[in-house]
Formats: sequence, C-alpha cells, structure tokens
Amino acid sequence: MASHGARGRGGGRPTLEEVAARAGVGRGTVSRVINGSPRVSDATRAAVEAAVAELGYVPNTAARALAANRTDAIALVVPEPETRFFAEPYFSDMLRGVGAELSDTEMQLLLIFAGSDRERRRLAQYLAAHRVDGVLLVSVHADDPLPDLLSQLEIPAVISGRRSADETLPSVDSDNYGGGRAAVEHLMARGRRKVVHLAGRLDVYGAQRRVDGYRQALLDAGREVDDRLIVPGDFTENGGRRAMTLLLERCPDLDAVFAGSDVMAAGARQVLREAGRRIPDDVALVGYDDSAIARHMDPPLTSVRQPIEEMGRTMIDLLLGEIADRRPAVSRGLEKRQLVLPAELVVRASS
Amino acid sequence: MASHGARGRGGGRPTLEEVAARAGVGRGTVSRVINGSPRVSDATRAAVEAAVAELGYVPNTAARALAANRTDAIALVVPEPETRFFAEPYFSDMLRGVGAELSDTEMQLLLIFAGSDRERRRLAQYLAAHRVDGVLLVSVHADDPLPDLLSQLEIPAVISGRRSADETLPSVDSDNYGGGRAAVEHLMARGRRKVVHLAGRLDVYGAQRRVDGYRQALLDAGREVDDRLIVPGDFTENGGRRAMTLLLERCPDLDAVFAGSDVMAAGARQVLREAGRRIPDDVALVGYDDSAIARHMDPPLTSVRQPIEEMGRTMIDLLLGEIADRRPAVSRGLEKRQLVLPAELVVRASS
DNA sequence: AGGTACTGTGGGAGCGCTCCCACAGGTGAT
DNA sequence: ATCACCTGTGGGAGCGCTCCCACAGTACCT
Repeated sequence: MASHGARGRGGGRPTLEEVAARAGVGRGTVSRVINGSPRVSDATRAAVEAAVAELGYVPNTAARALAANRTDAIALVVPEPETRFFAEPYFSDMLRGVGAELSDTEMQLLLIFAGSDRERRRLAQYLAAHRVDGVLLVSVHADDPLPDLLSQLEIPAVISGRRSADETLPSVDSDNYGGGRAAVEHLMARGRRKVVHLAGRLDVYGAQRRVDGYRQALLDAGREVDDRLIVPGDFTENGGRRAMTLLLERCPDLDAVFAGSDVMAAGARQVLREAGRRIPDDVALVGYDDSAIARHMDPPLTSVRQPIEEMGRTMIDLLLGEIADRRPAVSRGLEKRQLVLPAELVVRASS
Repeated sequence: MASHGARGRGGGRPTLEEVAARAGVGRGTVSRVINGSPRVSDATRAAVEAAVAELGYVPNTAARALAANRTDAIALVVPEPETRFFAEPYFSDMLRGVGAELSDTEMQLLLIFAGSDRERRRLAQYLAAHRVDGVLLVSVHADDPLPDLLSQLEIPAVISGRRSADETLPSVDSDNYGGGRAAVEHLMARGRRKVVHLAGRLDVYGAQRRVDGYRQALLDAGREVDDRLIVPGDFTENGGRRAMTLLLERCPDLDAVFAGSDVMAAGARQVLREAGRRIPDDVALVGYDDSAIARHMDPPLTSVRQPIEEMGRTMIDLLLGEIADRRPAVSRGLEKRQLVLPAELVVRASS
C-alpha cells in the first residue's frame, strides 16, 4: 500500500536490480539485454524489455562508466577563440557533419574551446581525467602541443588536415593538391595564358600542397613554372592585397589568379579593380574554400570546395574505429588511418 | 624493482587508495583534501598534496559521479537548429558569458541542439539519464514542452527571457519594458511628435513588454496612445516592410518609428526610403537588439542593447545556486529567482 | 577527577553497473 | 551410455569514489 506503479519509492530512479526482479531474471541477463548481446533467448528478452518499459528504466551512465571504463562521449576540440569559431563557416559545417554521423550512436559530443592558455590548461586537466573516449581536433597548427599530449595520454584522436606529409595521428584531409590542380587546369582550359598563384602561409601543409598542385598543372600543360609568380599571403584580406600588388608588378600581363583562399581573393579583387583590370574579362580569379564570401562577391567567385561536412563524418568514423580497436588488447595494425577526400571546383562568374 | 616513480604499474591511473598509501594516511583523508574540506590539519594536507603531485593523481569522474550522485556538468540547450545558432550573435554572446562564468568552476559545459524532433527525443533520453546537474535553456518559445519536462524530472534549470508574466522557472530576462520606454523617451526628447511602434510578435512576452514600455512613455509625456499606430511584425525583414507600409498609410505624418527588432527596422528603412522619407531628417528610426545589422546600417541604427553576455553569466549564477540548494534536503525558500537586467539605448545617426 | 565538546582521522558500506566464472540443461557425436 | 560442447542464465567481485560512523586525542569546563 506504499508506492504505486512505475518507479519505486523515494523518487529514485529504478536500477538494473529492480528491473531484474520485475522481469524475474538475474542482473546479468538484464545487462545483456540492455547492451544488445545476442546470447539471450527471445522470450527472456521480451520479458526484460517489458520490465524496462514499465519501470521507465534508464541506465546510470556513471555506474556504467565506472564499471566499463568508458564514457560514451567524445570531444570536438577547437584550438581557437570562440569568435573565430562563430565567424568561419568551416566550423559549423564540420559540426553538422559530426553531429549527423553521431546521431546514430549513443555517443555524446562535447564542444571544447581551447583558445586561451587558461582554457588549454583546463582542457589538459580534462583529458587527464579521461572524461572522453576520444578527441576530434580541428584546425591544428603545425607546432601545437595538443596532438602529442593526446598520444601521451593514449587517448584516441583524429585531426582534420595534417601537420606534415608524414602525419602520425589518424587524420582526414581534403585533396589540396588536386584542388590546386583543378583550379589551374580550369583557368588554362578557359584559355588563360599567364596564371599566377597567390599562395597561403607556406608553413601550413595544406597551403603547400595547393602550390604543388599549381606547379604540376602548369608542368603537365608543358608550361614553365616561374617561382616569382608564386607569392605567399597570410590568409588575410590584407595579405591578399599585398601579394596581389607584388604579382602585378612582377607580371603586368597576367590574365589569371589562383588564390589560396577566398578571403585573399577578396583582397586581390580590390587591387585588381584599382588597377583597372576587369574580372573576368581581363583577369580570371579563382579562390579556395567556397565560403560565403565567394558566393556574395561581385562577380561571384569561382572557388575550390572542400567537403567539410563529409570530412566531419569521416573523422567520426575513424575515431569510432580507433576507440573500438583499443577495447580488446589487440591492435589490428595500421590500416588506412590517413584519409584524403576529394576537393571540387565550383565555377562561377569570376573565371 | 618493478615500477618506477610516477604512476604505478600497468599504465593505469593512480587511485585515491594509492595516494593514501603514499601519503601514509587513510582514504577518507585524501578525499577530504581533494574536496577542500577544512577539517584536515595543515601537515596532513601538505603530505597528501605532495603525494597527489608525485603520482599525478586525477580523480576519476565516473566514480565520483556514482558515489556522490552528481555529474559536475551542465547543459546549454538550444531549442533551435544549428544554423540559427551560428547565424545569430545572440547565442555566441550568451555562450561567451556562460563560458566566462563557468571557467572559475569545475563544471563542464555541454552544448546541445534540440532543433529537430529527433534531437529532442535524444535530449529527453539524455535528461532522463540525469547526465547533467542542471540545464540552461535559451530562446524558449511559449509552448515549448521542455521546461515542463525539466521540472518533472526535477532537474535544476534556468531559462533566458520568460514565457509569461508569472514565470515559474528561474529566469533571467532583460528589461524589455524599460528598453521600450527608453527608446520612445529618446525619440520624444529629440523633438519627435508622432512616434509609432513597429512591434514584434505579440505572443512573445518580451515583445509585449516593449509595447507596454512604448505606451507608458507616451502616457507619461501626456500624449495619447493610438492602438492603430502599434502594428505587429513577425521579427522578419519582410514583416517589417509590411508593417511599415501599413503604418505609413495610417499615419502619413509620422516622424519617428520604434521597431521591435533591428531586422524589422531594416525592412522599415527600405519602405521609408521608397516613400521618399529621409532618415533621420524626416523620420527617426530606433531598433532593438543592437545587432551587427544596426552598426552596419546606413545610417547606423540607434538600438536598444540587451546585456546578453551578462545575462549568460547571471543565468549560471542562478543555476549553480539552484543546484547547491538541492543538495541538502532544505529548500531555502523562494528567493529572487526571476531576474531582470537593464537594457541600454545605444544612440547612433538614425535618430 | 570526571564530564562535555570539539578536531582530526581511519575505514566500512554502498553507489549501479560490467565482466566473467560457474553451472544447468540440451544436443549430437562416439 | 558417455563424453564433449554448445546456449542461456545467475550472481560474485570489483570499478574508485563519497558519506558517515566510530574513535583517539586534546582542550576546557565544572
């Protein structure tokens, strides 16, 4: 005459034990049903599921984490201040891909910013406490200590892009080389004779690869590569302006510019306008990233699109694999752990 | 002769027990030191802290959560699709305030989107599992079932804004009434004779309060309020255009418009331009939100600023209080649980 | 001297799971 | 019939903490 129906007395949540009692089975059996083990007869499974439904049972995550030594959570770590995170579509696209791929899973996603030193210290503490099963690291700089910290703590991790040609961590990159090639081949196919390259920061691996693509496209077409026509910007609008100015000086008869980012292309466009060059009539312009800037530029900018959302999805796949691999003490050896996804040229009016 | 120095054998992390052994004290004492209990002598505390440092001890969160029945995590729930989250400065400001206030704490912040039905079901499951100690609910609609779910699960929660005049949940709102008043008083002080109001959706409590402020400012100045000069838009640019058109019809000699949001003000501006009214010469215009739109409008828009970042900080304060209150079985009664922060008029060239 | 009341400390019990060993009962080979 | 070997099941042990009771030691009152 005390309690009544669903959940026992005291407002506490039902436990495995209570479900077991209700279903007339043992604790182990309920656990097996909850975790989808095949070693349960259909009749028993049905009985347990009924009891779960009646009691409104929800597993206690903390207890599970303690007993099984896993958290069912992964972190998306953004080593940038929040402002950049909100400003750049890169991150929201990535987040969408990650979220989509994760929604089929029981895994929980945590978003962690590590822009300031203080935040980084917190993060280190957090990782040391093993509060996540794995980490997704986006936008890593070549000298970032985070990747090393992660492997030292033996926490599964996947990075977007890569730090160098011989990246050791599992990674998902886009084909910067192919993207660069495609941009330049497109410009040549449009009949452009003098294609110059406004490069990104050359200490960023991806930017370097775009340069390689630029080079190879010219060579394959039997043209010469003039290193003086490859001028690095710093990924900013101002850098794009400076580099473009230099390029115009060095090569007044250029008729095509391949820029390593849309933002730099925007800077270049201003300089070209001021120099009286019409786009695309006098000079064709191609950017990189296919960001909002590209679509809203006047004229709309041809740009190389990276499949960021898909990269996010792929990173999750890789990471879940890494996590699964580490559960039994067998490492199934190194499979494909560095993936490269294709980039795609989006042609608009600027070329 | 087996292991060496920091952390024992087997790569496992050190436990409380090991720290206790190392420091030559009992388990309970170490726990007390870790949790900052004052009931420990200075000498003992120092010994324990040394052992902690030597072993690189980090508490196991899962064990703590299981034993103490808390998670040290709170969730920021955004009942919107991710796109809106990234598009509106409101959320990033809020997140900044929340993050700042939380960084002094051990609390972890989770960001959860609940835009789609699917995401909502996941969230419900998540909350039922009590995976967070508390919830911050931003941008709640009047008919949202989430607040009720939270109180049913007895999870501490704080909402931004409020659903009605008699909001039951702890909440942090900004002074929409005062903001509306300030806008209108400012327009009258500038010598405007005919101030009309382009209102927001009237089923949104905050929008309603802005109308109240508009009314009262006029009444206090001894003017009449004509309800036909209060036209609701729907917070969109188009809605602003439609409402403005109507207002011009009803009151051709208006010389000031108070709009319930910057976006609607932008729509109103277009209609005014097309009607040949100059801003601010013929018509003064004031918006609400002080968003990026306001700063970039031509002319820059006078607007009412809400202290969103501070609202975020305050929400955390309230929530942490709620959580703390629920730990001992004493409810210290209802204190100030519905806070209202002042709004501030930012004057620019449009008025 | 005995009482009362603190402070500081040790360690048992228990949080709700998972893991795994033990074992019953069935099945098919020898 | 005997053995080997499955499938399905129960339940003990233990994950690493917190909570709390017990108790030694000291201090200060009567």
